[in-house]
Amino acid sequence: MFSQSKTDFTKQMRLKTEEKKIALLKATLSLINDNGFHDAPMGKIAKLANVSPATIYLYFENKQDLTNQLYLSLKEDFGKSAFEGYSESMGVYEGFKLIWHNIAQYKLNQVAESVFLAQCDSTPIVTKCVRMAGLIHLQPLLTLWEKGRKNNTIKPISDYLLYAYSIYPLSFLMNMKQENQTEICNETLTKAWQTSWDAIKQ
Amino acid sequence: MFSQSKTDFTKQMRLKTEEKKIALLKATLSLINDNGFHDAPMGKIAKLANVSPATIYLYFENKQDLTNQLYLSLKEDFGKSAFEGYSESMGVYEGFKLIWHNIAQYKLNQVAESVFLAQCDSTPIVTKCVRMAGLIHLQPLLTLWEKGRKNNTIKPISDYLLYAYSIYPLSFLMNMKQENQTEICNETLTKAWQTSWDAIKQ
Amino acid sequence: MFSQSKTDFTKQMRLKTEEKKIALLKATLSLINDNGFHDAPMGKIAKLANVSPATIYLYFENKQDLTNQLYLSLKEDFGKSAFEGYSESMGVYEGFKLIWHNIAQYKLNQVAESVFLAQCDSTPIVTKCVRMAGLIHLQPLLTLWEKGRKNNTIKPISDYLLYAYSIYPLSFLMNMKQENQTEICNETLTKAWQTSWDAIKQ
Amino acid sequence: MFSQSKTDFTKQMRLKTEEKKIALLKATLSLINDNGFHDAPMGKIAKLANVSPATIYLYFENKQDLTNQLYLSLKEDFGKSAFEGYSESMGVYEGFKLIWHNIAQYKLNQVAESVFLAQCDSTPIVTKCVRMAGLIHLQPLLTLWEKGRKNNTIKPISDYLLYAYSIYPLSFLMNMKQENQTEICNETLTKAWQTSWDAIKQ
DNA sequence: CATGAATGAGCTTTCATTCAT
DNA sequence: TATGAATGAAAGCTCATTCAT
Repeated sequence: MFSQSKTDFTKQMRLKTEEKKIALLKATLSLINDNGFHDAPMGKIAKLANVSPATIYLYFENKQDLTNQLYLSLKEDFGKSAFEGYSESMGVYEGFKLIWHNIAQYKLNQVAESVFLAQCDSTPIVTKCVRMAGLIHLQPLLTLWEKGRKNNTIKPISDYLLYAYSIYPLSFLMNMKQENQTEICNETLTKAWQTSWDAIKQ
Repeated sequence: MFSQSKTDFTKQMRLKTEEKKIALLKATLSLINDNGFHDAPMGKIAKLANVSPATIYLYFENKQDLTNQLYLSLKEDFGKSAFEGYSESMGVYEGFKLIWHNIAQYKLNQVAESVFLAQCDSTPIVTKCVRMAGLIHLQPLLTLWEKGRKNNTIKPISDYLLYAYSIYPLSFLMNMKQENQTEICNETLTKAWQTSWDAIKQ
Repeated sequence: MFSQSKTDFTKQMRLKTEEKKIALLKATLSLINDNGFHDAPMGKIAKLANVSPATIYLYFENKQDLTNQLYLSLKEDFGKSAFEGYSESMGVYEGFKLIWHNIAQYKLNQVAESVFLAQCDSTPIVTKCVRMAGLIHLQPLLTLWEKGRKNNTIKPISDYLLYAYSIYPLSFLMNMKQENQTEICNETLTKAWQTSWDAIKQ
Repeated sequence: MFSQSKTDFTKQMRLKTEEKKIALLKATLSLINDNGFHDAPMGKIAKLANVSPATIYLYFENKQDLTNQLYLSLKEDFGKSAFEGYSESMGVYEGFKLIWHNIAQYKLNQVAESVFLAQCDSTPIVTKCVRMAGLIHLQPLLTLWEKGRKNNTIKPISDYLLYAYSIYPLSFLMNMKQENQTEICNETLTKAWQTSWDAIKQ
């Protein structure tokens, strides 16, 4: 999470300030997740990141900007994870199975990040246009689905429906895991995948 | 929404105060939906409900209590809608189809309420125990699923998974409707139902 | 200063709140005069007026509004003092002598108010349009000067010049009094009046 | 404005640093004039002067010192302009006419500087003792007036009164020029001079 | 039951100033 | 000499809640 670009390693200075920005993003994530946006004051965020409140404003314009940047950076991260190992040359079933499992891994392992993203997608704590901007990271999946519809491996229904029935349910599982403090066992995961595929396959 | 019990009609005074409480709940719903919990101050809620800020505290202990009560009253309402016309004597397919469509109608017609409930279920704005308490209104559905699993009409998977793949996707559709300001046409609804059933049927 | 309208005396409540507003204006005047606008924080103003900081915002929109209202109320007050006992039927010399002495009395007795007005007129601490609005209270003087120019008792020069040479010098005297903590004796006042008249008479 | 002493030309380095100090004074003047002292933060001043905030503290002790030095340097400048071409051997009328016109030129041409000085003289943004120190640059004028009082060309009134009625009115004209964005025409200037002299001549 | 006025605590943000380099 | 980064303290302002009526 919050990966630094390689060029930063050249200059020691740049590294330190980048680290500070990352610490701030992490602190924000943690506080908003635990207490909600309304109880994650800048002062607490600063303290958790071990900087002065004023320092936040060297890296972010204001609280909204901080939240937006956090959202976008997580979405990007999520996108990267989702398509790890994926290539457009894969078959529809094979490719989707890979992507689905990637996403499942992300949602079940990087719980904090996933919970935050879910929160953002159902509340007005990030600007609407920022939420829009976050969508581009899913493009390869939409392309794959189009292929699937064309070769009749996937139902001829809209992307929204496909997403709602094959990916979105994972968010519910993640919520349950979080809420009940239970683990999602391998069997459950297998059943979930089976159900996802049953739902959207032709 | 926010139905008053019939007994209230006996006393004129009680009616008026009940109306005030309802106005407050409605105002809260609207403000939290539009601005988020963090920008729905008691003052604005009071103004929107045409009462004084102090009056809120005659009906609710504090802001948390107000939010909790709103959540619970909506959950109850949602439960009632979900099982309208349903009887335990129905067959599994027939019964579930009825319940599913009831829920779909609720989510697509009472958007404000649904959006609020979704927001509550993915943020810490209602107390955890209150969220738990809201679950009881779904009991009949769980009973029906148990029957379905026993007579092999429904997959032998946990309630969580069944919910995640047959009901939860409706939330995604509702979000899309809300976000894109589009209507969900009948064809989409039919496809959604078909997909739900494909996902969980044995 | 800060006179309350008579109607307020009827309702005890209204009286108290009006008193609070006046206390705030007085506190603001005193702090800005002593420390300058930049060192007259809302917290200090509140404390001096014996109210909570939040209370200020019941009476004024923000700090700028507070300052503007103070300016306007003082300007109005100043105008009233300037024309006390004056009637349009008076001759030019007689009338102007009265007004001049009224203004002199105001500037030399109500020093705090005068100092504040002078400060406002030479800094951007009140909005430009508010400064404009404050001008109307001098209208009768301009009318009198017009009469004087017509009947050749006063030089045919612009209102600006007349003001600059007959009224504005009083501000300098007031500043000197303030700065040196000295009194302006009667003899000085007589000489000042004589000089004013010499400057503008035809 | 802000003239550098000739000795600085010997060392190239000294020149550059002197330039930086001047740039800072200019930036301060401009910001305080436009926004008022309360909205002229060190950060903005630094940016406008193209230096780092920290650099300011190499040249000035703190913000108060910066303001004070600006005031004094302008006062000195003003004094120099006022007595350009003047010699103690001149007659009272002739000498005063020269000085008056010098001052008028300064106030009407170097508006920014004059506005700043006026602002300082009616607010506590420069220390009181600094304001006192600024007075010495007017000494020759006071000597001239003393001569005038002795040979009966000028009224036997205090320096304060003489200043109030012959020099101070120019400040008002300058304010008007600034406020109304109008020019002061030659005719107005002639009339102003005539009025000044009428006011104080014996 | 209902309220407008009041508030202390706390919020986001800014600022004059310092420090490490 | 010069700086960009950093900050503690404080600014203006808001909010959930209470109180006198």
